[in-house]
Amino acid sequence: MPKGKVTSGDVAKLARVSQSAVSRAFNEGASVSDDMRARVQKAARKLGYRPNAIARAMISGQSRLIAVLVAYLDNQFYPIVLEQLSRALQDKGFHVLLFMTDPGRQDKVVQQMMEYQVEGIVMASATLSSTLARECAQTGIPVVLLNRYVPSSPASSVTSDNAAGGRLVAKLFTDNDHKRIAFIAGHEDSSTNTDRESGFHAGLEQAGQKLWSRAVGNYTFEGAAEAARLLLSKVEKPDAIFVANDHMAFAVMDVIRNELHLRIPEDVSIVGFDNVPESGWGAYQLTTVEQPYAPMVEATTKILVDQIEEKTVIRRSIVLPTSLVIRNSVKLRLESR
Amino acid sequence: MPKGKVTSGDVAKLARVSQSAVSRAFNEGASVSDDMRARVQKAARKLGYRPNAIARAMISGQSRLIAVLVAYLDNQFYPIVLEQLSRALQDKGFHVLLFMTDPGRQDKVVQQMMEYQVEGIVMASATLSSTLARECAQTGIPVVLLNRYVPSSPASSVTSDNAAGGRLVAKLFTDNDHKRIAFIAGHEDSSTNTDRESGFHAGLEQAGQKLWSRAVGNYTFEGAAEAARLLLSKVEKPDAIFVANDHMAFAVMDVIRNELHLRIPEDVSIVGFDNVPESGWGAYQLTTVEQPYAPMVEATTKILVDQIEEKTVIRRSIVLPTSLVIRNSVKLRLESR
DNA sequence: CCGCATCTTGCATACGTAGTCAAGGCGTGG
DNA sequence: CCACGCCTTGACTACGTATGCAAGATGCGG
Repeated sequence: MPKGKVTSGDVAKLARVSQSAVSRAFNEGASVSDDMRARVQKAARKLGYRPNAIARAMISGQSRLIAVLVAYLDNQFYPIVLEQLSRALQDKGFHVLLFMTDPGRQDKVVQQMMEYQVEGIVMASATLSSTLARECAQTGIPVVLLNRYVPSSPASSVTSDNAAGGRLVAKLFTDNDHKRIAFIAGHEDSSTNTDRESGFHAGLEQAGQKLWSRAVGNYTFEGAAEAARLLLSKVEKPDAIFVANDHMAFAVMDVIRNELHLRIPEDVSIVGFDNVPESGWGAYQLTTVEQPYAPMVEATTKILVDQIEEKTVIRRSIVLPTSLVIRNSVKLRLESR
Repeated sequence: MPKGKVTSGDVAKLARVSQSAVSRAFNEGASVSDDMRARVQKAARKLGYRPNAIARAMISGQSRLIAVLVAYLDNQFYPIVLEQLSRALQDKGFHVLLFMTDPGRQDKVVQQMMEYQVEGIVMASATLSSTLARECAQTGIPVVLLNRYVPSSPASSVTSDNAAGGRLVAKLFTDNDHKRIAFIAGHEDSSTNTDRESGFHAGLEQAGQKLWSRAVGNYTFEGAAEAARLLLSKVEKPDAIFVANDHMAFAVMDVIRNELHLRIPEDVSIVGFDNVPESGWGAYQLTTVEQPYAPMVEATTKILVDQIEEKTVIRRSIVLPTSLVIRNSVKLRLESR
């Protein structure tokens, strides 16, 4: 019989104790006798009482709310991260307030987050503007950039070692006799892209090679398809393409196979980045660089929770190791495996 | 210079007005003179004041929070819905509190939602238990089951016409001379599955056919792969399979092509359900039943917002039309298109 | 010039909970 | 038997905002 709202006062009245006693009965650290607690809980159960988190947040100053800011969920990387992050935060007693933001609405979003007194912010999208990141960091509450990095901002960041990943790909290509090596970039302003690209360049250089050609896909499916058409319309086509993330790589592979009727990896080798579930699907079998999902969300929650508990926000930058996941989209030197 | 917390009282002091005036200056409907509002806003800007949504929620009893309950985000259907839903609610001034729930933690989740005084609940996962749905509905706040339907519960629901979708698929198969028609089920307790399956059965019957064989994939990738192996290991294999959703259909297609070395659609026709983005990808080209995403989230938000504003929760069941999206995973009768 | 209606403003209170303070109960040691 | 300390409990206040109420200001018609 949950009628309207039942408050701690109602419970107190029924149990013939003070409201304070009810409060204490529901808070771990408080000093209450066992039978008092039992009495209160009995009354509370009878009335269907649930403490009001809003009121608690107001008095304690702890909303236990974490804002998660995302630009889009098309790329499976983000749903996966969001799911894990949400679970991890729930386990620690926090809750996720989800904000989707277009480039147009970014100013409003920060206001709204602050109005809800969130205790931390996670910005999880490679394409979120760095001015927004700075704005968040100015709020004085802990901010973690997940899969993004803004050098000049005081926000913490958690990324995988994108540059090392790029180097791994370069080595894979050069070790296996690829000669005309191309790159399809994501969003050129994003740290993920620049790090992957610069690592890739460094790796090529180390093997005495240079980038054959390059195009930009802006981390979108259509952009990547267009970029693939561009690169492969030339008379001398690349024999290997590193695509800045898996999501774009699928579009590239589709264009290569269905429009241009070339074979992967016989005619062109493809490598992506993220190791999104679809990479393992039979039709793609995409060789890719794995982002360590679990460690990344673990690091993110740890930074947040630590800084919230210690009430001290210091910048931390966590870089986690990447590794190659070899599947069948790269032509290997010794075909006799 | 955003130092700690700045309250309406601080603004009032600086502007030399009362706290009430500050409050009124920030609320649309209130009676304030223009210069008063200007004065307040000037002071507010100077201090970097943002109204405290927590305090507002407490006094007004309106948290403007909507709980969205999801079981998993693997199936792209849910990220898409979540993104659109979140955007739609933000536009209406609401915010999404995201809850991920395992079967084990379902009881806690309802408590937590209620503690945060959410004004509405969206349950978006075919596999969420119906007892949980009932529990939510008992809270007295509006509940919408999105892509799920529980007959005995007072919760509203928004679904596509799953039965009609199933019938469309049956007709497609029978019109195109398929004779050994199979079905791979999702989660057998879910309304999406039973509706799709019963519509499919009805359609077959109408054409004078019966289901050839059947297996269960439980809406998981691995389960679907296993189901495909089961169905296709028999000497007389089906020549058409309706898979209860796209996410499973991809697994089925992979098994058919890469393990069994059969061709789609020449040897087996496949149809899915959802029209998830991946269905259109070149490597799958999956013929499928489209769920009308935008109308579904629109209906969901409308039900919620209406019931929140009118303060009256009545059950509404919205069923939206589905349609076939024909691609290349079904063998058509006239090969000359 | 006065009376009345309308608009604007400040004061005071309420929302539901946590925590501070003081008072009371009880046990223990001298 | 008394003094002292710990544990438990209740009264009270604070958190930041919205709003009813009354008082003041303004305008208008008579």
